[in-house]
Amino acid sequence: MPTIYEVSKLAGVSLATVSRVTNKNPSVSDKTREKVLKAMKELGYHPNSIAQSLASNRSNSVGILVSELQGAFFGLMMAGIEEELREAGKHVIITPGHSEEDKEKDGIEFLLNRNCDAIIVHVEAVSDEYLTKLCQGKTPVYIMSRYVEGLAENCIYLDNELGGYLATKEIIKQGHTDIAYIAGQQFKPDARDRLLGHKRALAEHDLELNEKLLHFGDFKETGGIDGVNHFIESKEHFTAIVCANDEIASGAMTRAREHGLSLPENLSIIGFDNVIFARFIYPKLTTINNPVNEMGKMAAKLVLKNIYQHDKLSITYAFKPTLISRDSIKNIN
Amino acid sequence: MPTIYEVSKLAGVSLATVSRVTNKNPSVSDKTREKVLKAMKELGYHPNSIAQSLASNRSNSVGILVSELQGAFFGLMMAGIEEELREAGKHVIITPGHSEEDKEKDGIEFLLNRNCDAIIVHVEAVSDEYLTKLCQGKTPVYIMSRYVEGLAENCIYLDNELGGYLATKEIIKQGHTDIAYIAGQQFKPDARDRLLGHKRALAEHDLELNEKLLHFGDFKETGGIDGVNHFIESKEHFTAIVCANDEIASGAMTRAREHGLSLPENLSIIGFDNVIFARFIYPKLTTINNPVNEMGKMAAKLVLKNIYQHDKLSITYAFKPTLISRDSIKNIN
DNA sequence: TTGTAAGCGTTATCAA
DNA sequence: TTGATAACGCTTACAA
Repeated sequence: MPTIYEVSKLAGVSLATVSRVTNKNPSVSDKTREKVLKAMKELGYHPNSIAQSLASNRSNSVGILVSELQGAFFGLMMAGIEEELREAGKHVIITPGHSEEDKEKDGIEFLLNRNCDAIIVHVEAVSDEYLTKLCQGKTPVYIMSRYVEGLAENCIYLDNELGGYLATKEIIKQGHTDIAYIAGQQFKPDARDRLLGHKRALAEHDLELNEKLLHFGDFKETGGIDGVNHFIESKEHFTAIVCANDEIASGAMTRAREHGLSLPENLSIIGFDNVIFARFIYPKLTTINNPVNEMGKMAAKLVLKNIYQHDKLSITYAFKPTLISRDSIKNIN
Repeated sequence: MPTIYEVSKLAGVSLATVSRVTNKNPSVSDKTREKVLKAMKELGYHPNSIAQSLASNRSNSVGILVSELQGAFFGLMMAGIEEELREAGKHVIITPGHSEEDKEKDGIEFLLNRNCDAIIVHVEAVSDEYLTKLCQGKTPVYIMSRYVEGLAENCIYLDNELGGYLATKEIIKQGHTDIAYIAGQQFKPDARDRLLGHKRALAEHDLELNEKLLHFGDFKETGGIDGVNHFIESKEHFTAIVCANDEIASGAMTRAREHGLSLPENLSIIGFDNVIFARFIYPKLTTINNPVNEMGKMAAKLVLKNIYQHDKLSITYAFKPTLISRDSIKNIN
């Protein structure tokens, strides 16, 4: 591998000048730049990114922590972040937190020790206090899909409460009154907020929340399966299930059918997130759109703007969910 | 951030000794090690990974190129690789290739310039010759889910031909003879091999391949949708579709139902890969298991063994697919 | 516009 | 078992 030194020798200029052309410093004459570029090409020179990092105190890498590498939801998020950053020549270091406090902290520690210029985290188990302290450290931290009081400028988030509200409101609009709800684990902020929205919609229509038709699971298919089991055992009557995300909805559908219910005739279901498979399951899932891919891109823009001086990027911090109507709700009015 | 220099001063030893402690070099007396460790703790010292990389010519990072960050299949693969590597203190830099030759090459270039100690690639568009040349470069390259002649030691792969064979054989066993096939794009090695296996099973049972019931799409849901459209327009009779992967199967199901077919009564479908959602779609998808998560872990082990001297790791290069029977095939014997 | 030279925080060679 | 010291390949004042 040729070094900057060899380039400088071949081009007949100093190291500094070569460095200037690598870094697109304008104060290099066209003629000199030509010479240098030619020498670089001739030698097949590529700057050593590690040496650059050490000298400039910039690693050009941003750390990403997501709960899982294999989720439909996280896939969209990672893709959004990576795409935007890569275009700017930055690379991402990705690691999962598995929604457990220790693992999330480990993951963050791991990224911090990797000298990332910034980190973008989607954390669920860790407390607001921890995040607040973390943000005071020397590495800038940006928070995905969660709003933390006092860190507004570091958060890219969705109005989950509104999403929960929209979902239940739609179910009610279609004539349902006996409504079950499968929530995510309540230590997760999104799960809490979505449930809050559900309650608001219920209250707005003078509907009571039936505790027996409320199940707390995780954000996976198994959560939906457990939820349906639970509701059926309870012997309560219900015609619809509002699910805290699409995976839960998918699991709920599977289990409901195993119980002999046909969908959506006997049971209406609504999801949340609008991940890719939502439109391919049967019946096609009515759900709440979560623009997580855009949010990922926005988070990336935020770091480009704040950390890498890409000025004139305009940032949207708060995103709104919207209803996506498909075929999984039966109108029983 | 305290540096090695401050630690050495506080501990009253030389830089070299501190470095030895960091690197678990055995030739340090217990007493000295104690002193150094204590000083480190006192200062909250963490070695600067970039400086380590520059001095040691090791970045402790491995690059990963997958087609998409958001696929169910790639999610499992990334998770497998990352988990194993992280445990060993290495980090992964992930970037997508989007199944396009230029983008795959760009991605690889990008990772190479990042001074990865090795790269693990899942490439589909790039040629065997390119890969062969790439493997001669100074950065070791490992290839996922593809067998390249002459690079056996660098490949972790599945017997896709066998998988294709097993799928079609199962369909035949259940009494079907009018069998459609939705293939992946044929520039992709897996797609080619799976189709080959299909043909072998057909031939073994003296069944003709009906060209009108063969569709080439991509590995996404849209491929399945297009395939079903195509078959229905052809007016050919068919009772089963063998799909080159689960996404295709999912799309095919969706479209078949829109055409009024009920599943699996009117149409049997089998997938390939056994991604997570396969067991949650309706009817539950019979498919071929692709142990991609294990393969990811194995690829990681391979780099640990070859690059980071984790000896006594034993490597399996070739994996076998197996049939996963669920509910999407009707027995019409 | 260009060059000189001092870092950046480690590792690794050699000698003691 | 320990210590000096020269790399590693680049950036960046500062000077010219």
